[in-house]
Amino acid sequence: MQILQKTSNEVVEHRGIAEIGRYSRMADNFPRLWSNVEQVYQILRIEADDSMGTDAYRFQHIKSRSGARVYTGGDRCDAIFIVYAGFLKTSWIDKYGNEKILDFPMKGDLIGFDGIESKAFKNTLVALSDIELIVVPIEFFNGSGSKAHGFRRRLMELMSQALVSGQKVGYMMGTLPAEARVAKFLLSISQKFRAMGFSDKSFHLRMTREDIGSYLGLTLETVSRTLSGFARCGFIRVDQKYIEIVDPDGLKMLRRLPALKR
Amino acid sequence: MQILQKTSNEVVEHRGIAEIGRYSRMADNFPRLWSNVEQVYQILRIEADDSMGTDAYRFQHIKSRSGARVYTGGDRCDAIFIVYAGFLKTSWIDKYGNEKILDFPMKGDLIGFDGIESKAFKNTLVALSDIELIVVPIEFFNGSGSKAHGFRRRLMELMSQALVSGQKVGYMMGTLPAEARVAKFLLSISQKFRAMGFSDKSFHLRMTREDIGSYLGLTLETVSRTLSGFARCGFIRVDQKYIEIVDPDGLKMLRRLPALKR
DNA sequence: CGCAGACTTGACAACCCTCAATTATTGTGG
DNA sequence: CCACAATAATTGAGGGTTGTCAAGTCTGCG
Repeated sequence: MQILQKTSNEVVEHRGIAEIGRYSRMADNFPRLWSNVEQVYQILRIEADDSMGTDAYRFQHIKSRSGARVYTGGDRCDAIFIVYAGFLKTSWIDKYGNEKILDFPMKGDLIGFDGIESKAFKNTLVALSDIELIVVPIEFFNGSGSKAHGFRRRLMELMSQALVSGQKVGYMMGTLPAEARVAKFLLSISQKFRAMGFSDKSFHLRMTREDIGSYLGLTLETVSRTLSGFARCGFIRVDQKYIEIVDPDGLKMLRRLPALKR
Repeated sequence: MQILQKTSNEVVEHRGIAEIGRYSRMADNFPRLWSNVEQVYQILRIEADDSMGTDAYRFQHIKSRSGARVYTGGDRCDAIFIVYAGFLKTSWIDKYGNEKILDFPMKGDLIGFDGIESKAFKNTLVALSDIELIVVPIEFFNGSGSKAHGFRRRLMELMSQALVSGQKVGYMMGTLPAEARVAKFLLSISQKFRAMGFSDKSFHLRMTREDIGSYLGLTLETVSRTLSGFARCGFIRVDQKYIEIVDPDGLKMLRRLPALKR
């Protein structure tokens, strides 16, 4: 427990989440501001295992407002995070200050793989809405005495999944035309919303056109034009950040075949 | 030991490496066809730890000829591999048969992260030269009784590294023009050769122009044209697969700035 | 020697980026 | 509450980078 307290205090020092200190002190007055091992295992879909000895663990929740930076490239990594509620974006910022969006984490996603290697985060994590995260200190699973075997295994699975998923995005950017990329993006978002129990037919995008463009390797104008094009074809309805998917099959079909081999 | 033998026999059944059976039987007659824990830890730069109890482990080496497939998407994953010698490519093959190159593993690299999640490989691994791999059965690090704590930790670090590295390739494909991508590719290959103790100034590319193009999100013609262009500028010399880097600084400079923010 | 695969080079067109102007939305201060 | 500024989104025109198609050369191998 002491280790956890220490880690939590360090997290408080991060930029943009200064309000955590307040929540930390008032923890007992708020519901859901700590999770136990069982709850965390449930969110990550880990079957209960030998972690009984760690049942005393409590994982702190932190809250941030829309626009806040949870961590920035270079920050020390002594914990990773599980999205408990809200929407975020991860990005890599090059030395000229240009940011490339890497992912849009949502409820249930585990964040912070980029910090595990060097104990410092490589990327930047920004809240696209008010968010609530569960803090998982590195010590919980990385100490040689740690009994969180099921967690470690699941962590590796999730990293493997993230790697393959990133490779698919690379495939998209490398081979598919703009229309197919935007279509796949919409379908992927739709599926994520469905998995979270929300409507997969109509939803609000939390990110800007520029974010989407950066994620897909396109400019914001191309994204906007493509969305307008889809709307003209009757595949979707668009009103700023509001999206309604009218003909999902149309979107799936329109993926132009990537230059078949001769 | 019995577990290891079993795993080895399963690996033998993979396509393209039928000769393993032969090597397996003749193991004692060949040098270096088995590695122990200490040797594997040295290759992966893991400090010795509590794995004394696993010292009895022996990791089988397998050899394949250039062009052989070590595994194919869908194959069962009961082991991952360390490149002991040679050059390979990993690729993802879509349902139309088009392959997207994901990486070019070389000596010291750990391969097979894509199989950890679902116990089946998602990608395809092909030898670009005669190769020798060390087989690391999943059981070695994934069993709840496994003592390979140092290995597991290093594995997570390497996966984290692979994730970030893949994100950088994504950044390249999404934002940089063709010339910058090819330049970065050459410099990256050069650095890898240097790290392996080979010359970083002149080397043979083991992959085709098409492979490079697929990796960078370009066509083979664009790759060829860009290399010729570099040669005309005096940055490199090119003769088919043979590359000589004359002016590495020139290559580094020519990375066009990705549209600075206004 | 001949063939298949790999590489080079050219011409042309298409897709997407750049630049620019306008409209819509959000946030802020009087 | 409204006016104003700042951010976000839409749409158009034009040009550049790169893909497509095609022809020719080089290399390695049976």
